[in-house]
Amino acid sequence: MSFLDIRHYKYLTSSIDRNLDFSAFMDFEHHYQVSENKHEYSIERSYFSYKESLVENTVDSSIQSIMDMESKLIPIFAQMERTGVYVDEKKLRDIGEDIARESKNKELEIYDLVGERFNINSAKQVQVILFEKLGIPVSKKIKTGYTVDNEALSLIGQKYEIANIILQYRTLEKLRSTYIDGLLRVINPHTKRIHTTYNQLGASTGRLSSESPNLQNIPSGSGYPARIKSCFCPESSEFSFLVADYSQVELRILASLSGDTSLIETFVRGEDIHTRTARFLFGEDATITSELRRIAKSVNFGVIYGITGFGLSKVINTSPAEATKYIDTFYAMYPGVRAYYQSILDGANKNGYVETFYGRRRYIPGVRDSNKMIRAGAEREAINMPIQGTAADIIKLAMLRISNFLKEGTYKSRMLLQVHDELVFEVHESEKDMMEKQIRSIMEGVFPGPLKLLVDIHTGANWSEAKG
DNA sequence: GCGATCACGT
DNA sequence: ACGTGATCGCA
Repeated sequence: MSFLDIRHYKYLTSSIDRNLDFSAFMDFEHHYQVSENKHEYSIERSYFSYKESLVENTVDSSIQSIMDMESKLIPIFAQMERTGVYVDEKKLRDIGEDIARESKNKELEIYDLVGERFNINSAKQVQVILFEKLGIPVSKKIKTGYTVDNEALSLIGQKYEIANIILQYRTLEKLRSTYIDGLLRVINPHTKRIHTTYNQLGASTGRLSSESPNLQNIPSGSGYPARIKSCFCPESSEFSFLVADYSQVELRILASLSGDTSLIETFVRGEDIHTRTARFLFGEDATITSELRRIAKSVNFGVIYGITGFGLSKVINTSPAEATKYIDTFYAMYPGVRAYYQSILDGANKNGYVETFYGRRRYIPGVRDSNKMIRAGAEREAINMPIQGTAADIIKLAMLRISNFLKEGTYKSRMLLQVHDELVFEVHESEKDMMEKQIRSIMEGVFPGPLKLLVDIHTGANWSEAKG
């Protein structure tokens, strides 16, 4: 079964990637019968047969293989949406009650400290309370006054306990509103499962996005986040959850694409990449504390995003000059990366687009803009896309092969979710060990080259336990 | 209905 | 960098 959706062609070739303009393709409009009821999951509702496609032969050959892959993925995503993921509704409700109770206590504590009631969910009202009523010194200005975001409140919290309580309240309310109430609302009453919608055209890099609900931003970590994730589980005790995730994909891709010997060596030796960068930044003999490793980790991620010293300074809470020094040191220690980035920018200037290892393109009109800010932003997009996009290509290819594998064997195990570098399955006990071997082998085998991709696999009774 | 603000993930 | 979503407060 294979499909071609005209929007994919537009997605892969247009420089206006977010504003899909159908006007050039009006002839094809009658092929669309978009259903209002997404739970019908009728594949035909928005796709038309590949063979009927009139654009089949007009697809630019350079993106043909990506177009092919995306077409073959359509029924796979549709299948995953239709399958959905079971959620323990009662357990989720109970956690919600715990959170609500704790949130209510924080709320009263805040009123008590301030001496008046107000809407803590209103950033505007929090501004008034903190900066006008309590006279706390302000930091960064925004359109409506002074920001009271996480960064600002953390800083204020060093002197004024009220800010810490507000932060705790916010965290609890976020969990309650988005991840308890939000998820309870979308449990399908017939299937008792949550059926997300994957948007194959959602991200300009080639990544998927997930909506109604977004299952790609379920909180991770200990405490309430772990309890919430533990509600995602198999419907029957004959099954386990299996989570397979690519280890450090983007940095490994950067190593492969850039050919930087130092970066490659680090991975080949099996060293911890963040600790390695930390020694580069703070000296070979320095004791790498968790704090120094945390900074190095942010630098490593920052480089993938093409981040500026200014941007990094906010993430690691230091001066822009200091942050710029870290970035410069990174490039000095991994010189192949700098050269690789330059070649990407040269390509973007010459061609107007950048591309992934597999030939997926993103058009970057901003690199030729006369405005310096726009140009700088465009250069960050240009640098990030081949890395993030190659990672997206890799997991999509793996999903295709895994899907084919699952189909051939008439197994009971099913692929449920994709979270950018992670795949979640429910596997039957009788197939568990074999699935682990096969899934790892397929995922690690997708990307060629001397630097192997590594996949971590964990199994457990639910999504939290299987996270390892 | 919609922009602004905030916060969650990779 | 790339996303989605909840809430507020105004239109």
